[in-house]
Amino acid sequence: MSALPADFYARPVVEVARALVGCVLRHDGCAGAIVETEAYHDSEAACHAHVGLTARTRILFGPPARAYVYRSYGIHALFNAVCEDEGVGAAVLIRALEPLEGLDGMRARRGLERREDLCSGPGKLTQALGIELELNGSDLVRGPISIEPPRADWPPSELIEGPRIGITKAAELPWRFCAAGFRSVSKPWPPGLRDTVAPRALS
DNA sequence: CATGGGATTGACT
DNA sequence: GTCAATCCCATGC
Repeated sequence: MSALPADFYARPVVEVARALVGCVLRHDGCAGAIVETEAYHDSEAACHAHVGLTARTRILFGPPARAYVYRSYGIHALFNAVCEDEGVGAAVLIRALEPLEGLDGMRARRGLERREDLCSGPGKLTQALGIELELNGSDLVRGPISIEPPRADWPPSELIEGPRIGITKAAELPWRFCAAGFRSVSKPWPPGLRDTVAPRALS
């Protein structure tokens, strides 16, 4: 399966955040279906790009379809897909995956066994897939990280929206999007994730 | 150049 | 429920 084209990312970031749920994130022999995203835009204070153009935010303000990877709390690498036109600072944070391929590699890198613990958080999935800071600015169309359209067996799944997690500024915006029924969504789960659809997993 | 704050996680009470 | 780990980077002196 080939990567999503750059045009996919060159539109309003909230629209891309919704569309990325169900798509497949792939790196270094490992892949997972995206089950949770968040949108960030320079117009609101929770976005790193809100401070304007700096050394850190130049990737966010650059062309779409690039990786924005940064260090969080000194420990974790968080992966985002840069969106909208060049000159706009916007990105989608990938917060959780349903593991699909390379689970043994994920287990080795995470030091854990349980499938639902491998990629159930933004710092966990980068560790599982081996995504580090050196991939900041890399091209999502050419690789080495790629995002592909949903697999044929991806189930039609309700999208649950809610406020973003772990932020203090602009916390009221409902820019978190989760696929209903997947246990790999990070905690806390939004209301309805457990109830709407029975928990399930892809093979 | 010093400081402080995170888009988190896992271990522990 | 609480809390520490640990580092990049924006800000201010």
